[in-house]
Amino acid sequence: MNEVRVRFPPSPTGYLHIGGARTAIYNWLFARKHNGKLILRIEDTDAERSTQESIEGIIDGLTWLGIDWDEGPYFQSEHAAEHQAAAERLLATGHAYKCFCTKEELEAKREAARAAKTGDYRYDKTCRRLSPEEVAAKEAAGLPYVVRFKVPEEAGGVRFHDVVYGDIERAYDDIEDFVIVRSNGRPLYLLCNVVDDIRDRITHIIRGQDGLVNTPRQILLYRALGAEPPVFAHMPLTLDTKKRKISKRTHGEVVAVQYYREIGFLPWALVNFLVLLGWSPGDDREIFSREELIEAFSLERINRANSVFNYQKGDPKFITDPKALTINAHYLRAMPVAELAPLVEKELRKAGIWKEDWGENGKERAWFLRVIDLIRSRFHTLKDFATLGRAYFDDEFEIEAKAIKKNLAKHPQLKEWLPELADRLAAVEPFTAENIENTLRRFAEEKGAKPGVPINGLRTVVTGRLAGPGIFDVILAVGKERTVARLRRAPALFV
RNA sequence: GGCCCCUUCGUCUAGCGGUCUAGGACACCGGCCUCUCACGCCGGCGACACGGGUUCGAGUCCCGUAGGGGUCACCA
Repeated sequence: MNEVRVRFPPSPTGYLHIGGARTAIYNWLFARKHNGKLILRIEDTDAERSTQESIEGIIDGLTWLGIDWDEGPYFQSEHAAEHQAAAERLLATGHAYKCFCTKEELEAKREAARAAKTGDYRYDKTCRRLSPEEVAAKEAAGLPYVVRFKVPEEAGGVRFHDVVYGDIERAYDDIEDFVIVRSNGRPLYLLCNVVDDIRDRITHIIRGQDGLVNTPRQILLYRALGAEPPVFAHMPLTLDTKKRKISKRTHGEVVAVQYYREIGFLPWALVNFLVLLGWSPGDDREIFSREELIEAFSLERINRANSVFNYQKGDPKFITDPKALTINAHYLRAMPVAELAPLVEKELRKAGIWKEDWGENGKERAWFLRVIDLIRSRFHTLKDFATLGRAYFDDEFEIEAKAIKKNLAKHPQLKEWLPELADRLAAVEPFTAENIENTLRRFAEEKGAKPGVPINGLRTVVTGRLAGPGIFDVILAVGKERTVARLRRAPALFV
C-alpha cells in the first residue's frame, strides 16, 4: 500500500472549535498510526469570510493541542488557476456544460417546487438541453453563465464503501447537475476540494458525516478528472444536549478550543476527551498516553451514531462536559509533578503571585513541587492553583463565606482560641507534622472541644477554604511563620 | 417535503445470534477512610425506542413505525 496521506482542511471563518479539533485529531491519529502524512490545508476560497486572524487561531489551537502536521499549511486560494483549468477540462471533455439560468429563475423554480410539495428541488437541466447554436448565441450576447457538472442520466448510481458507514449507494437520478463554477468564473468548493485532494495525493478522507452527501458528487468528479477516488471515512457529528449541531454561532466559547486553554485545561486531556466522542478502543480503557492512543486508534472502531456534548449551559458547577473536567482532573493529579510545575507557574504568573525562588533552580523549588503535589488532587483545572490554592502562594487571599460561617462563626470561642493556638504553634520545635498534630490535639483536649473545631477553624484562617488536604501537612506547607501570622489575624474575622 | 444516515443507562460507550438476570466510564446517591474536602476503595440508582418477522434462541439479522440527525446554495 502507498503512503497514507490525510488532510485537515479548515475554512478560516472563525476559531477552531471542538468539532473541528476532533476531526483534526482523528486524521492526525490515523496518519501517525500508519506512519503517514497529515496535510494542513486552509480552504480560504471564500475570501470575504476568511480572515488572517482566523487562520492564526486555527494554527494556534492545533499547536496547543499537540496536533502536528507534516505538510502545509497550504492555501486553497493559491491554486485558483488549477481549479479553473480543471473546470475547463471538464467542459472540454463534455463532463460539464454552461448554464445561463439566472439566480432569479432558479429561485422561482425552487419556490414552485416548494409550493408543489414534491420535494424535488433539483435543477431541471434546461441548459443541458441547449443546442450548440443556442449556447453560442447566448455567449455572443454576453450572458453570464455558471458551469454545471453533467450527472449521468443512465440508470444506476454511485456506490462506494465508507469505512465507518459501510456501503453507500446514491442513484444518479437523485443527484442534480451541480454547479462547479460560479458566474464570476470562480470554481466552487466541491471542485476545488477534489482538485486539491488529487494534487496532494490524499489517500483517505476523514471528515464529518455532514460531508457524506457530498461524497457521491465528488466521486463523480474524481472519475471525470480521471483520478482514483480516495478511501472515505465519515465520522459522526457532535451535538449539543438539544441534539443540535454544535457551532460557534450558537454555542459561543464552550465550543472553542481556545476556551479550554483559558480555563486551565491540559491540552492532552482535551484530546483524550474529544477522541472518546465517537470512538472507543473496544475495551475499558479511557485514559491514553499519546503512544497508547495512536496504537489503539482505528477508523473501523468509529461509532456511527452522533454523540452529545453534555454541556449544561448556566450550571456554574460544570463549565464544560463533566467528563472532560474529570479527565483533566485525572491528568492533573496523575502526571509527573515536574511536568505540571511549569504549567502551574504560568497560572501563578498570570495571577501576579509567582516568586522566582520557586523556579527551576530556585531555592524553594522543592517546596513548590511539594505544595503542588499536596493540593492537586482536588483540583479540576490549572486555574484552581491560583484561585482555590492561592493561600499557599500568597498572603492575600479571599476567605470563603461558607467557611467563615461553618468553621468560625459557629464557634465563637475560636476568636480567643486561634491566637492562643498561634502561640502554641510558634513554640513547636522541631516543626514537624507529628509535633503539630500533638499540639493541636492536646489543645482541643484542654479546651474540651472536638479536635475538628480548632482544626477546621485553623484551616479556614490559614487557607481560606472549607476543605483541603490534611491539616498537618497544610500547616507544614504554609510554614510556621505564615501560619502563626494568619492565626493572630483571626479575631478580625469575627463580628 | 426528497434523498441519506442514526437509535443500548441522564451523558460517553462495550456488545459483532446463545457466555446479557446487558459490562465499563462520567454524573448522581450511600458507605468506608477521616480534622474537612478531594483522592482511593466498596455498594446503589439507571438503558437494549416501539411493533412485526427470521431462528431452537435476537440488544445483536430483516421489515415497518416513531424519534433524532445530515443534506438539498453561484458557502466551505
